[in-house]
Amino acid sequence: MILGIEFYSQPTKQLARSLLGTFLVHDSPQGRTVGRIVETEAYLSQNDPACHASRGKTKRNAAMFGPAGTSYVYLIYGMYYCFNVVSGKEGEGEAVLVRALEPVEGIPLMQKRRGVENIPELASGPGKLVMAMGITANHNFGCLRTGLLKIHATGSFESPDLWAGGRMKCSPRVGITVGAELPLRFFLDGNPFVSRR
DNA sequence: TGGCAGATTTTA
DNA sequence: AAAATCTGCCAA
Repeated sequence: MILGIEFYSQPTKQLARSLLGTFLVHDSPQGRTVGRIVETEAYLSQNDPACHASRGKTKRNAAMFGPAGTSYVYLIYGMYYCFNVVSGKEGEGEAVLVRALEPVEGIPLMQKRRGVENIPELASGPGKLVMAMGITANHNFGCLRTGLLKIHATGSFESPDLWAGGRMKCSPRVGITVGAELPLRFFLDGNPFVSRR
């Protein structure tokens, strides 16, 4: 079942928690890949200097100001891309960064795209999952409800469920220096597909 | 206009 | 630990 506009319209912090356990699905020309979201981070419009929108709209972050349920894909460190789910009110500039997936379907395709065999390494980081899922800059501004890249609440997918469970936990966000103390990272504690150092 | 920090990953 | 290397700030 594809998630509707009500889901994306939740307050950003709440959406970051609600996204845990849902399925990111991409029906690309190369085939379908599916990953279960196990780690997210919220980026807010108020009192959050780490948020890309905190200094206003630019060419790069423009998608962040779109309606909830829009994809925000941006280039980081000139090398990798990160994937966000836009949230909040249109024009506000809030989003949820998806940081890690548990590979569920299309694992051979993910391995090919990543050039890596080991399943826990396929999507255990924001740059890694973008490569594994075949997400590109072309997905920036895309709609997660109507496009080929979408989010399902539940699913009966072909491959065996690798889900290892885990309790939801909260911590400071990763890789930032400003606003680093805010507990806006949500993940499934003990899950082997969460990003790690 | 130049230098640099940044929501990262990989290799030495 | 350091490279790879793009975008946007902020200081000259």
